[in-house]
Amino acid sequence: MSATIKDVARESGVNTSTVSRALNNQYGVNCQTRAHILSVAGRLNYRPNRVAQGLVTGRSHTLGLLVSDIRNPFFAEVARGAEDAARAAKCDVVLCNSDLDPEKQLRYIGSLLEKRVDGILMNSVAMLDREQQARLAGCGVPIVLLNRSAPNRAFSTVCSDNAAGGRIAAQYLLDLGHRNIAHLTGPRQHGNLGDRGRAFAQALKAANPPVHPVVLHGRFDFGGGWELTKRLLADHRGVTAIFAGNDFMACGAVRAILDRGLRIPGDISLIGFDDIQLSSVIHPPLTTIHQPKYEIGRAAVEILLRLAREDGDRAPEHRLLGVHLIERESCGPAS
Amino acid sequence: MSATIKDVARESGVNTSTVSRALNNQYGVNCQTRAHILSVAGRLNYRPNRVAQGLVTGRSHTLGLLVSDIRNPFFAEVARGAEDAARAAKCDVVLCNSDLDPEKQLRYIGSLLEKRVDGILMNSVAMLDREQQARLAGCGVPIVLLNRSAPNRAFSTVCSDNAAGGRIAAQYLLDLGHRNIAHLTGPRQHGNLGDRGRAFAQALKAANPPVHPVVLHGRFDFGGGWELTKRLLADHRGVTAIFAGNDFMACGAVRAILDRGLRIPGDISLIGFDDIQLSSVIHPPLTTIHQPKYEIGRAAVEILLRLAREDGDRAPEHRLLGVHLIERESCGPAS
DNA sequence: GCGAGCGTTGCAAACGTTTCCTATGTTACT
DNA sequence: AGTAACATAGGAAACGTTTGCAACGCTCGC
Repeated sequence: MSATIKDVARESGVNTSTVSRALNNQYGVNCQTRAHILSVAGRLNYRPNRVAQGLVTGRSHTLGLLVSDIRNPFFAEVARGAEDAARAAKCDVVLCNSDLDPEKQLRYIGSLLEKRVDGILMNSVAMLDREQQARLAGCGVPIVLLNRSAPNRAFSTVCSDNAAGGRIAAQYLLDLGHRNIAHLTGPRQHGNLGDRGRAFAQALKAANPPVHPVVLHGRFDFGGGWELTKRLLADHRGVTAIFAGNDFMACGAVRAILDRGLRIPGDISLIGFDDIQLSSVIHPPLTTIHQPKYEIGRAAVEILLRLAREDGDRAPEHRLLGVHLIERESCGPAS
Repeated sequence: MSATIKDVARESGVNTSTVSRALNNQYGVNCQTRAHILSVAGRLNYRPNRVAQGLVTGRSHTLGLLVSDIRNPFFAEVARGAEDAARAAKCDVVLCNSDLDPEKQLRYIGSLLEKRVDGILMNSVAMLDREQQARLAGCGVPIVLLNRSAPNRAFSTVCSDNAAGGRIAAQYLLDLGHRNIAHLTGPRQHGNLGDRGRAFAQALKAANPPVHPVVLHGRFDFGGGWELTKRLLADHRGVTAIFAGNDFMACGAVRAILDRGLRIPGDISLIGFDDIQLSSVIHPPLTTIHQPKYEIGRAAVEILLRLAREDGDRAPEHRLLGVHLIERESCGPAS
């Protein structure tokens, strides 16, 4: 079909090895020969076969990105950051959707390993058992965990500073004068949401006088936020501010609050976490903690490439990325 | 690092060719030998090297997905459909974000070709000139265009039935009794939005008595919808219903309408197009035309795989996917 | 004028598979 | 008993690169 390095070699009267060296800008090929080879290659419209290249070099210039679902805007943004960074290093990224299904996850990883990817970014290994994790760690390719804070010393991690975000939210609400505060979050064992909530509660407790938030656990999606808020509004009348564990829950909360005829931020202030696009478009625009999703993807790829380059000594790296407050219109002073 | 087919061969006392046949379930290997080989392969934890495999078979079992931006929820959904379908056929998909930049697009395609992908799904070739398109068409790998209706006979296409959607929207608004209708859309030359708008206007004109919508062109994002609606409400007082070319514009319209103190659907009915997640979460939940995004991705991969299989005679295939109305709460009877 | 050193190139092995062709042993038929 | 047909297995080439090593021809210094 397309021209090979042999065609170029024959056509320009030199050996394939010379062509290879010329094409890869390697030292030791005469300037004129190189020019000639390049022109012939151009004329034949030669394109190197990366598969063959990968076979001999052992590097595929491909990264695997294993997320629960690319339709989750959080991961779409991470993916974009990862793809941009990979591209800058001339790497491709192959997309995998695990739905957090352990079996699917294992199958994907197996498939990626067979393709000899240079590294894997993944969402979570939480649901893998000890033995599977150990096997994963020893599989030979570097792995970085996205948005997980070091559950395992064998993998690198990139994570937003959830605790800092929780503190920022707490301080912001306190500064606005709120004292009767609620926190909506996911199930107790959820890592990220847990960190946010703990730091939030701790910061409130450190206030003078200490504030003790009412904390409600539930599903961490739109519906969950909606349900929890309905319950909250029914059971705890005095609440003037809500911190939702993520923006989806916050959006659910908006709906529940509006449905009850209350106003935001007139009656209730609301702050979310994540800064997904939805939050800026909803009414009222949501004040929230911005998580550097794009940078998470980019940082993860950087780590991966470094690890792949060093090849031998793989010291996992852990990076914590800063978050910051996005002030929009869902928070106001306590009435 | 990991075991090769030679290791398995040596360890089980047979030739590599026999191992290959055994592993690929090919005819002509004794039942016991096969069992033995499989057990040895299992013991050595053998995993075939897909790179080497690809080199000799000429098939990489990889598809390229080239979209403008994966953060666009439309493409995220398409990507998910594509990935699921590819996975079912044991193919990987590599993700590329072109930002609709022609140069970037060309670079990506070049890179995908070097990796010898079996096919490419892409967003648009609109911005490529004739010669580039011709070269693309002759590059040897099948290409299917997403959400484009046959701009070029050389490529396959998968597209939602935009015209049908426009008609459905028109009929729905007419049935609700609206006669003073507006349409918000993108720039005049936009293919999909154009199809929607034309069919919409035509269906209105076919009513008895004919209805002539006011049509406003602008940017086709949230901000565009917002601006156009502001202008519309200022200039055309009598309008009771709006058809937005897509849901992003519709969301912008919601904001503009609410800002002006009008109610939806009390004062103005609003219908969108696409059915993105945002539409169900916004207040009021948006009535819209559902576009089968997931199926677009899936169908595109199916076509690609068929084309790749047939290898020789590549007759491009064009598929038009049905759309349907999602009735939520943003439309009501004309007052 | 001769060997050392250098710049440039060629040769061939290697990467891990698949697959065509051939060789062997076995069965079954005449 | 001889042979045709078949089932099974091995040998080796091929896929398109990279790369270590050897070889060649120069220049330069002694």
